[in-house]
Amino acid sequence: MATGGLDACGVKARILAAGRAEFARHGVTAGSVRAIGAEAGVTAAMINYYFGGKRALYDAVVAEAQGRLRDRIAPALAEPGRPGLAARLAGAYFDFLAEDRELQRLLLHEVLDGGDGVRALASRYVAPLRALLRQHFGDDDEALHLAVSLFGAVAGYFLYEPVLAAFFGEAPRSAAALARRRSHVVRLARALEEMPR
Amino acid sequence: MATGGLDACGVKARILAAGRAEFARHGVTAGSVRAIGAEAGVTAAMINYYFGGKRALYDAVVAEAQGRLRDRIAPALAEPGRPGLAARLAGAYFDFLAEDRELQRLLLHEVLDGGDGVRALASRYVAPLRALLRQHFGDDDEALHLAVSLFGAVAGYFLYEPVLAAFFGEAPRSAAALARRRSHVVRLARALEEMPR
DNA sequence: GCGGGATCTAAATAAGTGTTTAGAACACAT
DNA sequence: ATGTGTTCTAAACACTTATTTAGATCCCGC
Repeated sequence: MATGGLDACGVKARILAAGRAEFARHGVTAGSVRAIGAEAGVTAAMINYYFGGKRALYDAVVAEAQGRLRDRIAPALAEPGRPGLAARLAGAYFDFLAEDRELQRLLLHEVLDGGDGVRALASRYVAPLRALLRQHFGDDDEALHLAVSLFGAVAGYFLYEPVLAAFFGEAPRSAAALARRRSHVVRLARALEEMPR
Repeated sequence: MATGGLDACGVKARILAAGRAEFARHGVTAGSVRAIGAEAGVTAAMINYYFGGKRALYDAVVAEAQGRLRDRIAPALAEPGRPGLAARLAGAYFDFLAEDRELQRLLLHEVLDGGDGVRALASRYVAPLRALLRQHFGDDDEALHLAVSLFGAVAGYFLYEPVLAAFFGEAPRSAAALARRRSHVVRLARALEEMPR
């Protein structure tokens, strides 16, 4: 019967949101357009009507996710200043991962599926990040390795979340646990920045 | 026509290997039993005949993977001794991830799918690891966080592999690159072990 | 040589996939 | 009031999925 084109503007956004949720849960291949439609309150045909296919919707979802990541990391990259750069970067990345669980899973699925969404994201950030590192830490490979270690340490908490749930008595996602972890990675970043090479 | 029950003993192992490869590539849900059968050189019906279904085969694959991980980590855990413990653990974990790409992807898929295979693995290692940490580094949470950071730093190199390919001129999986990374994480482990708290 | 049992395949089943098609229901302009 | 165009659904399409069934093919003991 259709409610009439009135809420037409909202439907596309709802599909996008539902798609992000579904793809974050199951990845592109295992994600179902019928499930997306159901969550958005429309038929599966609509994702075709608005986006032109499952893959196209997925690309839109990934593009939007990349934009969000960019908006979150950009400030930490823009504001330079050698002392505390690593800590600021680690803090921003941590906040990003802590806040948006969906995006986190989405990117992990992208990595596993070997999609070029990750490669695109990488090639966009490699140049400025490399320049930053070179400018502040010198040209050696050790700076790169340290950066990888730091980012890995930040992501590790969320990557090993199910394992950590057994470790800590508290839930790893609780506000208190997150605050403690954030404090740790920031301190770690400071220590690594001053680490003798 | 069947080659006759002669290589019957080999078929089950071949299915298991093909299943491990397929599930590592695409995960449980997206993995296809037909593809597994094709890779093993038999019909899809055989995975049912030998294992009782797709899920059961997957469980067998995960169980075998867990066993391999256990065999790899156990020596580093067994040989105690405070100085160098962290470095030994980091080295063992690095070698494990560097060697078996398939297992790495399999476990990542397990984490994303929220399977209880990871939880089972975790609950098996939480107790001994926690005891080790408590024994050598004290009872504070900081030791736990440091361990998480270290393991994250080790895994990060492989997790961000597609990104790193753009960073380094060299392929991250090359023998030279791996050796350099291993040296870095071991040095990092030593530094973290001596880090003031 | 002849059952018996194990091993394997091809076909059938039922459910689910993404996408296409035909058409209904509504808003709006003329 | 009669088109016109947008928005949406229900049904159909072609395809893949995991699993089941029936039967063929072989080896081994008798």
